[in-house]
Amino acid sequence: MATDDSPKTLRTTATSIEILKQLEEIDGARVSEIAERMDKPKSTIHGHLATLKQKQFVIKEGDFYFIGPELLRLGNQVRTREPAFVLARQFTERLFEETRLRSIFTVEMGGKAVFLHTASGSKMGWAHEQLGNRLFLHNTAVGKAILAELPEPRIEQILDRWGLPQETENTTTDRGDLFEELERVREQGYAVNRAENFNELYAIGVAATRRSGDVIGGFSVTGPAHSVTGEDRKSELAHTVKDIVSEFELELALA
Amino acid sequence: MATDDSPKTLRTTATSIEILKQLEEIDGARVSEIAERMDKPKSTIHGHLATLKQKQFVIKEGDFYFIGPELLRLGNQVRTREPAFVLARQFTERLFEETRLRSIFTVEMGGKAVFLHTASGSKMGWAHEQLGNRLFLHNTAVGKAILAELPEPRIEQILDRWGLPQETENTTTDRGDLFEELERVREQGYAVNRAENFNELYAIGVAATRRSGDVIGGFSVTGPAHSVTGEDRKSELAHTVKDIVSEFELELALA
DNA sequence: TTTAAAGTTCATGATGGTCGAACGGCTGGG
DNA sequence: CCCAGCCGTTCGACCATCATGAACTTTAAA
Repeated sequence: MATDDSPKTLRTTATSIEILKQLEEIDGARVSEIAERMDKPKSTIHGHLATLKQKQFVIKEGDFYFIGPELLRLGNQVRTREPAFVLARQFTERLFEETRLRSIFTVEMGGKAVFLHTASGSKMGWAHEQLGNRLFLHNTAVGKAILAELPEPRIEQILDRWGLPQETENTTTDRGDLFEELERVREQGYAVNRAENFNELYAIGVAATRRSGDVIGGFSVTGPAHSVTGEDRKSELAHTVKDIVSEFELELALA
Repeated sequence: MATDDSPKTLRTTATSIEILKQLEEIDGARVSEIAERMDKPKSTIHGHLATLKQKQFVIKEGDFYFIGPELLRLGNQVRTREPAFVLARQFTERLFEETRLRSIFTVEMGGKAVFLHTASGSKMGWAHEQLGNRLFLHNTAVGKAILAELPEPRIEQILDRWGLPQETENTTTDRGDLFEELERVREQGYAVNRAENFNELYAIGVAATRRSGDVIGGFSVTGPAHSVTGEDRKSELAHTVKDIVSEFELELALA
């Protein structure tokens, strides 16, 4: 496990956050509902909600509380912090236009791959834009693409922190194997996820870097086995993704 | 000002939130930087940051703290809470494709118009996706479109809460005038913003409702005067927006 | 009208957040 | 190479303030 059990943490803030998590799960909750779930008196919850409401972290409709717009605004700052992230959005969409596969743009934060942009067709289904979601780097396409561009000590540091958890039977769990694969990624310029974190799901990912060589993030396309595998199809897709990334890097350099 | 000095609010949570706000402003801050800005001891700030970090509300890179992915994830829940909101995204994009004008989808929350989706061209400039931002209802196109669909007591309630602040010389500040305009909006099926909240910025907005008549939110297109005004142009745009909304409502009803 | 259930307020007591000081690590300059 | 300052972090004590349950108000239902 990797739960950083840090020593001195503020209980009050922690409960406020826990309440927000509850609000996320059961959508639109009442005071007593949360109180029961968290096994705390109504008055306590009420106090927290009053504070969160004042800051617009939650809003109240009748007797129901919902996650509020200020939280959306603040969270979204993650996606707009860097101009490169903003620019990445349209490239994510172009990537989808060209491949018709679920396309995402992720960045590395705290050793994980964080979704910043997604693009997928009308057929929602599993498209549920999971912005802010975090996946491992060692068993995803973008993840490996990003890792491959990082300096080795940094890679070690990340692997130390998160390990190489096995999520499917295809997951690489050996460091040596992973480093070999990263080498291959560097050579061919793209990484592949062969159902290593979800069964049936294959993906191709490419990292985007600045002129300086720093990694910005990575683009990837994901789909069921049949839509991504096969040597021809694979190299065709890899080409498409690499092209998008090149154009992205270029436009960024020119800006 | 609108600083609600509410009665019993939790100081600790409030400080944590204030820290997040600081992190939003100055991007990537150090402990002492925030401490100084907030005029509090370093140790206090450190405690808060430690807590926020544990919950991934912030992440730490070196000695710098940034807003973290969990905040993005939680905030984004606002946009995915209702399937209708998720569906709205692609219609926002279609609206942009058809009009080449900055298109947004907003919903009413707490008496304000909250941005949930935006679509605009590559030319960034002012495109800075301001998800979660909140505008008034009385002086925006979507705002008025939404208001027009609400029951009267609700409208009064909202106007009581926020008033009709004058933001440009075109802002409607009289309730009677506003109600007259809302009547007109109902007749023609769309609302217009004639530089009422920002100088030079015109917009056309249409509300989307459920079969039941409940308002879901509203779509709008915004642009400088010349791109939106003129009777022909205006009614053409109004038509486009109304069509998008119709299709949106239809697809939603079929789902 | 009565009853119940939920939201809100309040006073109290104990928890735990705040604070200043001290420690230790890092950086840059002499 | 060492020293000096700066900054992040840890620690212990004080006392503000948060958690709590009970009382009160409001709303909904019967």
